[in-house]
Amino acid sequence: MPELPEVETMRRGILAIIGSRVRGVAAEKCARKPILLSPGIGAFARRTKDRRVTAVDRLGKRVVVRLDSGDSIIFEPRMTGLVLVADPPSVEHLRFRLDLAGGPIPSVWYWDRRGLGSVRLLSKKQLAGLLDGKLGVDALSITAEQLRAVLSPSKRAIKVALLDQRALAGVGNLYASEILHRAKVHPESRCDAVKPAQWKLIHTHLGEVLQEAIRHEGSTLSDGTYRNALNQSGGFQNSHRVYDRADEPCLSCQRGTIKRIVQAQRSTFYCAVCQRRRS
DNA sequence: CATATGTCCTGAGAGC
DNA sequence: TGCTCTCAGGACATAT
Repeated sequence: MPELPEVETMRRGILAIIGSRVRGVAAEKCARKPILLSPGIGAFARRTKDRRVTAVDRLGKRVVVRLDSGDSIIFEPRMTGLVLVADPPSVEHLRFRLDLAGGPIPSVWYWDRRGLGSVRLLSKKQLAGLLDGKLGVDALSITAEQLRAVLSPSKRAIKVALLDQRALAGVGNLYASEILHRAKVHPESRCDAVKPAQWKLIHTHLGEVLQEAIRHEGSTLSDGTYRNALNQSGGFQNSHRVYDRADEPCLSCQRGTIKRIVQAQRSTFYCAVCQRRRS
């Protein structure tokens, strides 16, 4: 479930492809059902051939490889996608390969066990259209004022609203629980009832949790799916205080027990002692 | 418009 | 042991 820290780690893992030239692309045929590859591999190959990589960016939970043609290759991992430069976890779920020349990295692979992700080649205009109004301010650069302005009018629960990529880009299910726990805010608090001091805390811990998770190269959960570009585990799972810790003692207050509830069909974890409902 | 729900997908784990 | 069932949650389509 790559979220901002995992996708940022993928981006950093392939930064060295900047300056390389595209030698070719290949759609791996191992999967039963192909992922979304757009356009088809023929047009994809023609439009990328011999193009130079000018930048590797992250837009929310997507990795964007920019080419000197103006086109960009968008990797969208969704649940189980990985961007790799070496040693895929298995050849079975390799979906796409980008071959390069003129740099230290000969190939970038896209691997995706469940295949809900996609690899797309988009023009500048298509990319702008894809993101226009659909992607909020990035969670790493949003200010406290922006965060409050964009979320506080909502009637939704704060945990659910944090996942809305149109409001705030990058936060997913795991980090939303961790951020609210550290901010001591109950996940079912309505946004329009969250106090100014609580918004400030949410903003502070939003930045701290994501930065710390990036330093640890993301979270590899018990299913082991997430890996960095070198097929190594992340380390932030060892710093989780609530996620996937239902019925275990709270590490923050030593008194509460971690609860699991379901909000918008997704698991939420919190400590009812630390995160008392105030609204 | 804002918010809620259903859908896709595979493999791990539970339960019998 | 081996089967069936449930669940995990990214983003988007559709419904309310």
